[in-house]
Amino acid sequence: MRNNFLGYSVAEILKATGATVTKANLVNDRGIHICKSMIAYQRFGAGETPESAGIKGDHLAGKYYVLFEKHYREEIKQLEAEGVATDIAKKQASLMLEAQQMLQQWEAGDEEVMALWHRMNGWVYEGFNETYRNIGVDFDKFYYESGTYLLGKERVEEGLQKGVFFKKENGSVWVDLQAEGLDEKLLLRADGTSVYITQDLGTAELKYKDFYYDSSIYVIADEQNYHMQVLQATLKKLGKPYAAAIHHLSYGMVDLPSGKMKSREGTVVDADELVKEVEDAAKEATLAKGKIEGLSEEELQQLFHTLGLGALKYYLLKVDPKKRMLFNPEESVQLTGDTGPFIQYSYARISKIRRDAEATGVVDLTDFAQLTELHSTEAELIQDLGRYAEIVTEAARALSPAVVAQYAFDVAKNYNRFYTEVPILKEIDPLKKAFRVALSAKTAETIKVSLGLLGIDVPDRM
RNA sequence: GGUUGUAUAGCUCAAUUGGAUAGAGCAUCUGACUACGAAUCAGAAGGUUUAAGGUUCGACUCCUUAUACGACCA
Repeated sequence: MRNNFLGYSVAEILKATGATVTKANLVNDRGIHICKSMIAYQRFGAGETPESAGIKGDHLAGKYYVLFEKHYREEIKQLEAEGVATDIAKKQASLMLEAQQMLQQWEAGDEEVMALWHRMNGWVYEGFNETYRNIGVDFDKFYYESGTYLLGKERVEEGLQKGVFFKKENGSVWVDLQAEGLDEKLLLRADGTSVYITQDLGTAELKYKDFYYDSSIYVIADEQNYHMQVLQATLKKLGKPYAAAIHHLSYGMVDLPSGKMKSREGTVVDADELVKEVEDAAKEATLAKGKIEGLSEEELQQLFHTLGLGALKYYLLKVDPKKRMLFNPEESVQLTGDTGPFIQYSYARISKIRRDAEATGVVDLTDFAQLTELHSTEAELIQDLGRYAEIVTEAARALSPAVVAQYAFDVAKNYNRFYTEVPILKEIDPLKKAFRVALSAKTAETIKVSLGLLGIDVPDRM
């Protein structure tokens, strides 16, 4: 989720600076991990489907992945008990052998394997799409590893011909990046199957041919820092013009208070469940406040969704991307303090003022030259609002939504102070009153746009 | 072993890129609602910026070394 939110937000920020942005999603739809899930499904699945099991397709595939790892570990333990050394047991376990065999069958286009692959991938995509819709993230273009790894193999071939790659006795292909301060890197296995980076070479080329970008930003966790350096250096060796245009927006992994999340062991926080939890927290708080009479059931659901997602997105985006962050489930559900709903609250508050202002016929002025004195909170707020353009520029330069998040919080905070210290609709002087209403409106607009850059919606009431 | 990231208040994070008294939120304590919306506001308390050196008129920020935690490569 940090990945999705970051990518979405950075795209919005760059668009705000006038850039043309295409959001691409690279789908990891092939490889040993997929085969593991498929093997486990063949063995233990008993024909289960998302419909029959009543769970989302991506969760179902994930379940079998975890199941594979579980049985795999058991098998290793068993072999060890029989006196087989650990590293040999890992290689000899029947599950692993089957998975590797399946990968080869897959690359050979085996019909049965392909059928199962299509079927299970279909479930996964459906599940992903549902989640993307739910969290308000979208993409302009999808790339699939299965569609790019062959192109990657061609690039490897090209590198061999150009003499920038080399072949070892066993037939595996490598690139020597020691001059770049990196190591030798495997590009193609001895058996001819591709490795992770192979498809990246293909994907990079495909992306470039599709869009001829000036800059291609990869939003990937920092555990791939080395991998990205290798990719860029390898493309440079191939003399690709787009090698220099690649940027890695590297972000720190998200830890749980209980430690690192591991998909293998199933110790992950599920995105769908998490969204539900924050929505529930928002619901409880909203109902307790009792400010939302007259909203339909549907509008209420929408509101809880807006607030819940606001809390979650803000929580994940307010931290500098490059920092490893701690995900505290209790804090992520918080609605007070330095949170999304705090800022949304300021917006809703202003919305009420604007409704009342309209109802009571406050004049809508734009010329305040006659206004001679400003309250200190007004001056501060105005100054803050004026920083918007500068903030967007800075956020785009640093590729950091955290800059925008911090700014939105500052604006909301300054507005709240202004609000408590200065009368707005209670002001008697019509000029001052009109000015303060206009200032409020401008603040609301700034909040809306700023949060919009983070992918967060604002409610008129909450 | 090599490369690399991080270290700031009890906790989670800021600090306009080397500038004035290091700021917020949470938690703790005190105060403000017969209301322009208290999901708020005002205030108190909380700091040898991991450690030791160095550069500089000036260092959280740059350099060196060490320590801790993490990631990756072998």
